[in-house]
Amino acid sequence: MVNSIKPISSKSMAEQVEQHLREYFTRESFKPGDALPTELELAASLGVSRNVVREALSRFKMLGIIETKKKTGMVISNPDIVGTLEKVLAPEIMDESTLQDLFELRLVLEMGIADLLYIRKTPEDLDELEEIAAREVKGSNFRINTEIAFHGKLYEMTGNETLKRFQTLLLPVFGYVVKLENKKYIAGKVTHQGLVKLLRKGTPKDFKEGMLSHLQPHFDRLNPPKKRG
Amino acid sequence: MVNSIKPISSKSMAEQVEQHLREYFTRESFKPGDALPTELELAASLGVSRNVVREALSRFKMLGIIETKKKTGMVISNPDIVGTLEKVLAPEIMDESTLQDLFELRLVLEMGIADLLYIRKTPEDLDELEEIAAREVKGSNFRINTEIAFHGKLYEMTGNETLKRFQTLLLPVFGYVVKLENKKYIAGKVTHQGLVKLLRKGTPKDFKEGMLSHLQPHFDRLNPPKKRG
DNA sequence: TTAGTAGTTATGTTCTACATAATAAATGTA
DNA sequence: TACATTTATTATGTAGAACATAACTACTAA
Repeated sequence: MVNSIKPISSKSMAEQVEQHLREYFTRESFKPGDALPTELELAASLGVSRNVVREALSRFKMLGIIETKKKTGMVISNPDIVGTLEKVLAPEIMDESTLQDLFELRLVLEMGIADLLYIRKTPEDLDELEEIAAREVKGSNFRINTEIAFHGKLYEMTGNETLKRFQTLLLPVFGYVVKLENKKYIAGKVTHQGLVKLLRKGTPKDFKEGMLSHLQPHFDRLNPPKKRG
Repeated sequence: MVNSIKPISSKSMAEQVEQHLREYFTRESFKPGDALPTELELAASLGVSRNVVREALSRFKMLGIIETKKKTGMVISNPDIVGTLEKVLAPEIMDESTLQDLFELRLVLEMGIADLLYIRKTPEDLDELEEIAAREVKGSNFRINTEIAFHGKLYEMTGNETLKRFQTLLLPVFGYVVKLENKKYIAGKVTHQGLVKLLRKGTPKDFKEGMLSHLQPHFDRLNPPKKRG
């Protein structure tokens, strides 16, 4: 191969500008609230049209990394990571292996929140959780809804807002995979009410065991080691 | 209040177009590979300039939801969710509560991967992991590096590429928080070598206990229930 | 039949112009 | 002097035209 031939960046100007700006932000260690140069200044510095700069800036605006006010100009701000994630998590257009990964990721979260739960749970939380679990026994029409309510409350109890929002995002994916594989919502041996009891009177270890038992049907479906594509 | 006065969308045209397009995609149930209308057609349909449409499209291109080739036009494609996440995960500009949340999220992941590990682990994996753990005892200069290598291998062993990449993204956040709170990298009672042994000969339950013990110093630092901001 | 050429089309990029909102400066009046 | 009002000024927001460029299509000529 000829070495002097460059792979032709092929990247659009907007993409390159995005990259340059990102480097610029970290290099100058911009913090939320810091003002940016004007669009025209950026365009001049980068040697591209204002239009291209705006396309790149538009991306940062979507991520919440940049906010703008007319005349005042642009400032760096705190991005909303879960909100951003929401914009890409569209099960219909995601490839199957990623969907499967996310399905497993949710199982990992479910199994992993135990210790956090024991640190953060309050008596009021437990009462509410118990009520949710009790409700489902009566009007047991929509198993999925009660699932969502119960597990959602669990995440809420962790006091971790990001985690809570994250799991909410994963719900559609979870449902999508379950439907895709034609799985039934098979209940594990330990019910929601059982979990509440464990959470109230048992140790973290007990609860972990209970949760595993509750999710066992899902784990049973997972693929063995074989190096996956 | 006067009702006929609209709240003035205040959203930029680009943002509105982004939203419209997103709805359009799902409504028409676009799938990867499906071709989109041309920029000019979109602009005409939406009643905005091509410029605005391009700013919105640029956002989708960043997310990997849209790919383009000249002349051929634009097609829907599989977004790369971890790659997208990477673009917003900049510890320096994230607010502290989110950083704390992500710190906890990583702990949740560490505690939650046990069952997945036992499903997917292979003898070769265990050998490699043991080697990593052994290496650190000798040249124990960079504790952080060995931490990364060991735990990184654990995620790799889950066979879940998304999970693995996700945790890699969380590493800088983890390190940032540790530094921020002036924590030391205090080692838990169970060492890496201890974890390997458990993983080899113990039950999932044993391993979970071991991992908790390994991470205990971090858990000890977590805040009590108090409703956080 | 096939190699090559010209034409067509959709994206990529630039430039100009003007609208709009928010700030700063200037002005006028009590 | 103090304060209210008006008038620039400036940076972002939007529109439109123009041309470059790559890739596909169809036609032409040997």
